[in-house]
Amino acid sequence: MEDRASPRLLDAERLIQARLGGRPLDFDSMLAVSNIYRAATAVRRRAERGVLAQFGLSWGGFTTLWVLWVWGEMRTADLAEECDLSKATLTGVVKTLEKRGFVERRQVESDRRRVTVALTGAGLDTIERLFPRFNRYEGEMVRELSTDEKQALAGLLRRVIVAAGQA
Amino acid sequence: MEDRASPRLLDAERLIQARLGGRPLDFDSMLAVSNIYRAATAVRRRAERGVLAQFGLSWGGFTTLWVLWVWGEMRTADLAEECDLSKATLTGVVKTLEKRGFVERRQVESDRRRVTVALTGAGLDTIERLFPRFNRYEGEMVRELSTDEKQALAGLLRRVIVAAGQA
DNA sequence: CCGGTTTTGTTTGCTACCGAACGGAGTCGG
DNA sequence: CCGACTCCGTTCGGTAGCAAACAAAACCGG
Repeated sequence: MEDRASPRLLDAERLIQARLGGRPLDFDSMLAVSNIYRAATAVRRRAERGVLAQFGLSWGGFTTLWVLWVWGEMRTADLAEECDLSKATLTGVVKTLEKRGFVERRQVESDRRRVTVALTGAGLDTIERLFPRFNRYEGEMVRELSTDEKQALAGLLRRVIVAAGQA
Repeated sequence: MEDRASPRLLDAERLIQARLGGRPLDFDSMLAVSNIYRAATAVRRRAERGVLAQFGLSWGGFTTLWVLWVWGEMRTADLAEECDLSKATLTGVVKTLEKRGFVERRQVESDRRRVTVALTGAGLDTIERLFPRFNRYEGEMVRELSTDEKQALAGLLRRVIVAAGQA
């Protein structure tokens, strides 16, 4: 609505149409997808600059800490899945978190291929102090939306996640 | 709605509440924000694997090419702004695009600090062939949503972008 | 047992991304 | 003019992120 009213975007739409030379353009889908990406970037940057940086954490590092806090000690593969990261990336994130003293690796006795990751005391302390502040930030970032709108947004996004996930 | 019905998430909510020991939790905001991030990741991965990889482009590289296509030759700073990237990042992206032969840098005569970036013939050819396919992918990723829902989603996200942007 | 297969996490090689620091180029007051 | 300041893009140092290749461990059929 508001987007369509913006002269800037109408300009863009007309320009793109011109470039496409009459071929069809799904503008609504384009706008939805690009706003998803922009919003994620904005939200991530805001959180990293506003809260996470003070604790020496990236978004991925925070997510990992949070998952371990909620679910407890986990195997690497499950942790990667839950954090929505490849296992290769998770290896790196855990390495950084280890360096900072927030988590520790533990070799599994019964199956020596496996490794679990768990919060250290410092990690637990950090996430307990950090999460309430992070959650307040989340609230601020969606402060313009009513409760219903937040839930509607989450629901719409959930359907996109499912659709896009079926690659 | 649907999210709240999921036993997994209710579990998580209860667990978090327990960890918080009675301190308040803004669950709706949390869910909205985390779904924004998850959706963006899903959408980006799908596009990179499904279309962009074949052209040797990342999401950022594609965005840059697209902006140059729509708006034409641009100064580095404006391009970074339009692509929603730091100027440091843009330098790297442009370097990669140059290596692939998609864009070229041009020194500005009137102010020798400045540099503009423009599509090459190969870059133009690539984006013209690529964009329609990318746009079809965008459509697929939001295929579960009606036109109204896509516009509603874009509008809700726009308000989040604005709110989160005011750091 | 044993050889092939599968599972698991790490390593490798690459790109992306950021903030901060930098150095060359313009600008402006005096 | 010229020194101080500002502006512009790059560089530097770091983390994040992926796919593919890998090594070690477990498993399994014979």
